[in-house]
Amino acid sequence: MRIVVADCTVRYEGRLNAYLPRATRLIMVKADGCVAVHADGGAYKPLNWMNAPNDLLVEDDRWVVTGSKGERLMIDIHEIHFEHVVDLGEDPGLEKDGVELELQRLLAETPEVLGDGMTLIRREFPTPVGPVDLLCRDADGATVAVEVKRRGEIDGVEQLTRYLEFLNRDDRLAPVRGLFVAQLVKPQARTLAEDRGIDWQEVDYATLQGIDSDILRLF
Amino acid sequence: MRIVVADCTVRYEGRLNAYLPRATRLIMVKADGCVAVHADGGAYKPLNWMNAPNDLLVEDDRWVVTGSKGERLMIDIHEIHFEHVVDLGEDPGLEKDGVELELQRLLAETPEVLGDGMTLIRREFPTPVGPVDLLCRDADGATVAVEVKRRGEIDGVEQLTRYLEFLNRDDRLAPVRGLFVAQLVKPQARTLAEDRGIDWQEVDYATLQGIDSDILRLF
DNA sequence: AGTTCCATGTCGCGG
DNA sequence: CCGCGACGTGGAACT
Repeated sequence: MRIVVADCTVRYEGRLNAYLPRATRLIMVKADGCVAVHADGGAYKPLNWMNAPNDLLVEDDRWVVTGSKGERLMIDIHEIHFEHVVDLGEDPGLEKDGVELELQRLLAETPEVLGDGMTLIRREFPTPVGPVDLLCRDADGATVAVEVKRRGEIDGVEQLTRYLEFLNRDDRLAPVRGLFVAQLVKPQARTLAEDRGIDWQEVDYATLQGIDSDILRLF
Repeated sequence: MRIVVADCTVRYEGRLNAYLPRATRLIMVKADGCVAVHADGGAYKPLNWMNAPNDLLVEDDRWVVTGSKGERLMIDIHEIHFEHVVDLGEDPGLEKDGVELELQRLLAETPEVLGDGMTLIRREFPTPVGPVDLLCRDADGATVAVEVKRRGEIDGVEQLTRYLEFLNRDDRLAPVRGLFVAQLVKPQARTLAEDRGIDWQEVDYATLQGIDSDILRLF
């Protein structure tokens, strides 16, 4: 990454035309070739930018960044106040535990949402092919393996199928039925689940939060 | 603006929960208090951020940024590789001549889009209350004042009405009829225009660009 | 303040 | 490659 603080004027010609009069700004060039021109305010969005892939042509005090679809960003550098180049390396990337884990937590606290008389045996119940989100017992005393997804798609049903295969080999648990739970269960996932005898259910996150906080209020 | 390159781990708790494992990243703190954590790729969007207004609490190697609605960004700084603070000052801001001026330019080059036999008299034709976007002559030899907007709303019709009032006092031009042109003309604007005897027309930007480049190709 | 709509939206998935 | 939908969408204009 190259970081330059400089007096500059900037012109963008692409999806629209835009112009930045001369002022001091931060210019950031990332390793993938994307360029961003930042002022000292205005949230994280730069004043002007060009996303990778780009051709970056630097000649003296004029940078010309050309995008793949003919967009151009022209930066005239009038005076460099400061410059630094650093190699950050690959980033391991962002882990969002947000929604899925939160859904799982809420359902673990109110398993009756998944059926009258449903009780929780364990969260993250281990199997040789990974942990089942929720292992429950229904009103009839049968074991239920619950897979929780934010968006219910086919791969989630496949995952639950693998868990069921292993869980049903355990005589203390078998027979185990599957329940696929998501905020939205896609039609293909519904079809596949039904074909495999797996129940599916949509749950509303906001409603769950309401139920959850109602319960908490009792204590 | 404060620029820090450091090994860090980042945790965000707000609209969702997210976590960034330890790695070297750029941390940018702008004068308005907003904070952004950038990797060396991935367009201009930071991995994590907090928009102003924020409380920024720095204690030793842990920064805690708290937003107005209780969101928190926690940055643990393990090792600072580089740091720089610079005052960029106010930015004069971005000038977009983009869409409206571009529409005007395209229509000026192909006025026949606005009616068979339509020809351009002048762009930015001056009146005492401001310039009319396009002054044209139609197939019947009548003068047409054209107001061009990206989105056609009531104030645009009002503007055109004022122009017409003045243009019609000029005996060399009168009678002048009005034409309100936009990519999208809102229902209220349509009604008002029709009520005042002003024609309106929707034009498609992409189509115009196509027509325009077709014409350029002839030369 | 709440709501609606725009954006050089960006980003990721599925066809 | 392209269309479609979600996003910590952000931001402006309007009610």
